[in-house]
Formats: sequence, structure tokens, C-alpha cells
Amino acid sequence: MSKTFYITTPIYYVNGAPHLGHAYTSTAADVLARWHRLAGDEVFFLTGTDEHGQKVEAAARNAGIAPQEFTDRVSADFRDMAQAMNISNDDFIRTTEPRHKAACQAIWSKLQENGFIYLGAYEGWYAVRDEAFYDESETALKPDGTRYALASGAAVEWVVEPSYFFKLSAFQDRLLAFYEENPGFIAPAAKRNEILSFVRGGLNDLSISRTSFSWGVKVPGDEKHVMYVWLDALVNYLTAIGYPEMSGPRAKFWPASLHLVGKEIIRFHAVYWPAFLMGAGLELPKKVFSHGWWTVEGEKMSKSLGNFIDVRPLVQEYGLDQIRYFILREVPFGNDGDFSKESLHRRINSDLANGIGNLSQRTLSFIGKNAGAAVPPKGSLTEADEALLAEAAALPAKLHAAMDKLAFHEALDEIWRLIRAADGYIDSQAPWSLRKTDLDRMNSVLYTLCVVLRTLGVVLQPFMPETMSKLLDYLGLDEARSLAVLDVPLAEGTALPTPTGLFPRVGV
RNA sequence: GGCGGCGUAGCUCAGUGGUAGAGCAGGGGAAUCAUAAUCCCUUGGUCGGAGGUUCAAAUCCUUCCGCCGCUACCA
Repeated sequence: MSKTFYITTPIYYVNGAPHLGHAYTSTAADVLARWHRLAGDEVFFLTGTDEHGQKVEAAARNAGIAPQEFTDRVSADFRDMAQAMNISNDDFIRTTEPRHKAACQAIWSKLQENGFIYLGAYEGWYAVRDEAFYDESETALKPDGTRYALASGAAVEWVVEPSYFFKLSAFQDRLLAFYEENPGFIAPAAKRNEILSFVRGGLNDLSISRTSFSWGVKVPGDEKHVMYVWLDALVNYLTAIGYPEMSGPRAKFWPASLHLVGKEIIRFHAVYWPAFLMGAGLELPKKVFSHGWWTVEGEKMSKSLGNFIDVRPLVQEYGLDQIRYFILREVPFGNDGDFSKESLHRRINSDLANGIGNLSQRTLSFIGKNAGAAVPPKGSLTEADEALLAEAAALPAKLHAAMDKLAFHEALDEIWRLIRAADGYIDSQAPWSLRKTDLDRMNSVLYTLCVVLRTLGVVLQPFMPETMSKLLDYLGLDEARSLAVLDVPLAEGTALPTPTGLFPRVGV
């Protein structure tokens, strides 16, 4: 009986174009999804786009097109990015879909029925020009006594707007108890501390509807209101598994195993979302993990600098798997990191071309030229062979441990230890000398190396699916390529194709 | 202002009481199967500063300096 694993990315807000940050979240989620599939789990991997709200409405107006047409375009661009990154999502949800609106309205009704929604008034400094509320700290007084928004300079006025509220304040104790009982719910630990201190500081009820714009999900029974975008957005995780129908084919995936999010939205996922779910009487997700941000060549990506990186040209220039590898290897997951050409080149050349690429090429081309282009006979193994094979056999367990805590960089580091060990092994065994003195021994060495390469190829598939598929082809493996195949003896005598380099070096 | 995190080799980081580590980068050597890739050896650190606890501190405590995050509030 296989375990289920439900992983999500945030749904991306279609206010702007997809960039490195989105690709990062999606790639990390993809690696986990692929890893769990490899381990035999039943995986449901969800991503999508968040398409409602005032900003989208305004962006569409600026573009001179209807909001739906606007979101169709941008959503398609996100899908294109996912495809370019080889993201293996099982569904792509859009909040403008009927299934999602139905789910939002259903959970709203449930929360209302349970007594957690009431009608009140949202008050604040409102800038008509910006169509936005500002906190008083974000505003200042002009000499003539009028108040304006610091960010935009637009005049603001005190506005009272009717709004529905969610009784978030009622959940403080329940949330704290939940965090206490589930210490792994928020990760990394630093983020957990922040959330704990935020919740301990007291929770205000949350305004969850607006009447100032209409591009959103209508509040059931009061269509002047549309739902606050975050309630709308978070519910997508339920929509996709069929909510409110909890007996469909995907219902078994609830509660979600992991919500992967950027650090800027951890609070929504670690506070508001659990509270909504508690209010609706639903189970809470197992874990929310907040990852860091990328700077580019040392500078923060920002609208003012206009330096958002689109990964698609990078994939064109360097290769897909090279980019996937880099973003997961370069930075401890959870930390911020810097994306620079220099470090990208170093990773590609040192780790990929000189590492796994060279190891496979020197082994496979040697077999092609000197061992009949087939998996050599195993023969009898020496201590050195057994030692290397033992190291390979120990790898999956180490990787499970690292992947369970989302330590991609650690997982890759473990894999590279084996690569270095294998390179050392070749040098010490010197099959090029054995070729002249002891063919049986040479074959055993090459066989051992094939087994190690199979291990490497299999466990690296989640990170670099295209290239590792190529490597496993070179090893003559059939379509059975999950972790389980590592327990099956490698078939001797399988004919092997002529290999080519997996990762070309890049210029410095 | 409150809470929290970080500061260890040129770079990125691991190491939470018992002789300072890894990868990359640098230097030397070996090998020649391989994308001149690989292997071995090696240079390099007063573990941010000061003080304290301890037989013993990168690790615990105090304080100072620097960087960062969350949060509150005020003129």
C-alpha cells in the first residue's frame, strides 16, 4: 500500500510575469514530487495561478482588455514557464475556474454556518487614485492638513466600507496549541519563531470581503461583496482535490503533505489558512515550508530596478537541467541566495561537467571501446568493489533523510560524495592498466562502476530528469527506473549505446 | 522599542562542551580511461571583539560591534 503525498506551490499572482522566484518554488516542489513518485508514493502535485483582485482588475484596464482575457494571457505564460522548467504538476488550477468559485463559496458558507463570519465595516485611509487602503504609518500630512500616501503621493481619505470579517481572534489559542503539538508544521525554525511571536501578540479579526471592486468570487447571499483575495487564493488547495465533495478520487490526498511557499507569504499559510480550515472543520496540512529569495548578481530583484530574471532564456543558454541543478544546489533551501553567472558557470563545470558528466563518460566510453559495448560480467568482487557498492547502497536512505527535511543541497552533497568516491575508485583500480593484464578484473571494475552509475542516475532523476534519462539509456536500463530497481541485480551483457557527454563545459 | 536569527579558511557553508571541518578557489605532484576532465598531497582560520563559567568553550553566560528578519509604536 503506497503512501499519498500532496504537494503544492502557491498559485502565482498574475499581476506580473513569471520570473526566477516562481521557477524556484516550482522546481523545488517538482523535485519533491518526483522524488516521492520514485519512492513509490502516490503523488498529487498542484500549481496554478491566482487571478482575482483589484490589482489584476486594474492591470487589465491598463492593458485595455477584459480581466478574463488578461488573466488568460498571463496564466498561459505561467504554464509556459512550468513547461520550460519541466514541472510535472498533476493539475494546474486557475482561480477563475467554476470549480474554484464553487469551492470558495462552499467554504464561505461553511464558515458562516459555523459562526465565524460577521458583517462589519472596514475602515482605513483609502487612496481613490491607487484604489488601495494604506496603514496610517504609510501616510503623512501635507502642510495644508490633507493626508497623502507616502508610496504614491496620492491623496487619501478615511473610508468606511462594509466588509465581512472572519473571527480570526477566536483561533489564537487553538493555533498556538496546534503549533505546540506539531513542531514541524512551520519550517524552517526561524520562520516558526516569527509566526509564534506574531500569533502570541494577538490576532485581529480579518476583513474577508470587499465592495470596492468586483473582480473576484461573489460572496454567497450578498453579491455586492467579493471575497478577499487571500481567502480566495488559499482555498485553491481544496478546490483541486474536489472540495466540497470530500469523497471523490482525489479526496484521499487531503490533508496536504506540504505547502511550499516563498517567505513573503508564510503568514497567510501558517496562520490564516489553518484558522480557515479549523473554522470549516477540515484537517490541517502537515507542513508549510518557507524558502528564501534570490538576488541577481548581488542585487535584489525589484520593479524599480527592472531586473526580474526570466528563467526561459537561461534554460535556452545553459540547458534546463543545469539551471534546475544550480538553483537547488547553490543555496541551502530556506536561505536567501545569489544568482550569478560566475557561480552558475562554476557549478556547471565543477559539479556537472567534471563531476557526474566526466564520471559517466570516462566509464561508458571505456566500456564502449574496451569491453564490447555491453554491461561487463560481474565476476568476483574485491573488497574495494564491495566498499564502493556499499556506499552506493547506503545512499537512498541518506537521501530520504535529507529530502524529508527539504535539504536539497544536502541531498546533492551526499550524491556528490559518491561521485568523488567513484572517481577515486577508477583511479585506484586503473581499468586502463587491467585491460593489458587482467580482463576479468577489468570487467568487475567496470561492472561495479555501472552499478554505481545506475544508482546515481536513478536518484538524480528528480533533479535532472532529462539528462538522467539519457544516462540511464546509456546504461541500457528499461523503463523500470524507480528506487526499487536499485535492489535488482544489474543485468550483465546488456548492449550499450555509444555515449556522449552529458554536460558540456561552459566558457568562463 | 520588543522578539528572533546570523557573524567559522579567499568564497559558500557544516560543526552546540572534549585535539578546528567540507566543497569550490589557490599551490605541488601523479596518472592518461575521460568533456585537460581525474586522483593524491598541500597553503590557508587569534571560530566578530572583550569578559566570565568549566579540568576543557566555535559550542554555555554577560556585554559590546556589525548585518538581517519579524513585530509594535511614536512623534
